[in-house]
Amino acid sequence: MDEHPSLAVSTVIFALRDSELWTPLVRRIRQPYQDRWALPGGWVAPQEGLETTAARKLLETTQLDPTYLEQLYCFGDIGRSPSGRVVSVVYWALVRPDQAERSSDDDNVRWFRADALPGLAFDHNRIVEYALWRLRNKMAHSSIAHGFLGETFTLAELRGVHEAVRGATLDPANFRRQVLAGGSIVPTGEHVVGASHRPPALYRYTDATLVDQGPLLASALTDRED
Amino acid sequence: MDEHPSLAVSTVIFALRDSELWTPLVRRIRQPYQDRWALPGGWVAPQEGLETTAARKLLETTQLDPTYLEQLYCFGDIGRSPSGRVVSVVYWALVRPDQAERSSDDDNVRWFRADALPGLAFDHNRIVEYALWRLRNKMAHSSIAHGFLGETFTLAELRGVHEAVRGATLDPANFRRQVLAGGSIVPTGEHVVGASHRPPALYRYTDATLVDQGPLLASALTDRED
DNA sequence: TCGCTTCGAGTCACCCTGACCTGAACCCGG
DNA sequence: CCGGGTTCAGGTCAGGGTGACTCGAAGCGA
Repeated sequence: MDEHPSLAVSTVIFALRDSELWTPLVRRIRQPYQDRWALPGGWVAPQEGLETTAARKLLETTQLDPTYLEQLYCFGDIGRSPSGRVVSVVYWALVRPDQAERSSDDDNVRWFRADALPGLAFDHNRIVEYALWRLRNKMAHSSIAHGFLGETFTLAELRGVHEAVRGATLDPANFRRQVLAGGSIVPTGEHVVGASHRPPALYRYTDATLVDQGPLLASALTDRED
Repeated sequence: MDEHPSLAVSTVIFALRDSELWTPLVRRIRQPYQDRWALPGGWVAPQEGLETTAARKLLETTQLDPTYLEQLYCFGDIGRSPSGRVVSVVYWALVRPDQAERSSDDDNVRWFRADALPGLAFDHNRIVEYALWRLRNKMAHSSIAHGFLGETFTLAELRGVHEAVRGATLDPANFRRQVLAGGSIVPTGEHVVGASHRPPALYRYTDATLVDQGPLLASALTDRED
């Protein structure tokens, strides 16, 4: 058996804040790219699954426990790292606003707007761009928006997620009609109390299935794709 | 730096024969799973890109040079291989019927119907199943059908590809209307000669872009998947 | 020439979509 | 207490795409 490339795992994290997409990055404390911002990640342990590694590294470095975690792509071009051949299995994750609060925004972890990142280490700028494209793609015909929301939510909140990701405003009435016709959402019967104006109804997702898909469940779902 | 898992590359190949999907498999000549059928592949060389490795191994073991090659998924569960931790970057490919002819169907390489495979080595059954799901998915809103066809083709041939992959018949008239409205196809002006019945017109794809995508081009395309 | 088969084009009802409108419910200020 | 402002909820309406279907055109073979 030949000598094998180094195998790493990284994760692109998205969270919604002020109707915009934000992503946390960690400061590199070693060469190469010392002091540059990079995706959280690390080496794959011999007796640990890839997704498990991604989740563990995420928790260790950013204190985040995402509600959605899926493999994005495996990057293995030669020359990705100046220190030798590295193959990175990259995951992407969604976290809710309340979960994002836990992540300390200190000197080693900082949140950036996903569409205005600084120059990152390695090929991480390209990776985040691809993750953004995949997020927008999947949002179009799937129900990943769930990953950004809590257990219950109003239609305005759900619409806000779609608007933030798509970068465009949506007609509230038409959005309501479509999402209700889809059937993946159901009203809880309760309403928001205390806020101004007419109190909106609360909704809940029917298919609680989120977090980790992979090829196991993929064929069983009626999702599309991408 | 810790000890790293072994890194392999495998490829699921699809070809159209007699209106059905077929896939070539290779016989394993070593342990583990000796003499069992498996996906073609091999170890990643230190100075070779992942996709390049997939294409090279494909050519070496099956004499196939696919018109379409894309990364499918990275499988890295512990326990995939009884001989130790192996992480496999799996690609999937499409070949045209004339290309598939070159692949020798001998004792070490054999073609199987994609929906009726024997018990394969490792977790390769699951991998092929996922590749099939992805193919059907991508066929729905993309123009990958090109990978199965030659430079020019009739609408009946194109429809045959969709019918074979989707496993259902399509209305010829409606299929024509939709695919022509899509604009990804254009008539060459020529017609088939010599065959029975009314001679059908020949068409050609407008966007010649096929073979290898990856995150580089993905964000530039208006594709969805995936 | 007639019959058969496939190709190419057209029709029609239906559903989904986007744009728009109206009333309901609530808070707040006067 | 009352009316303005704002958001929620539901409905209308025209336009475009889809599926099911029909019909003539074009070629081959008996």
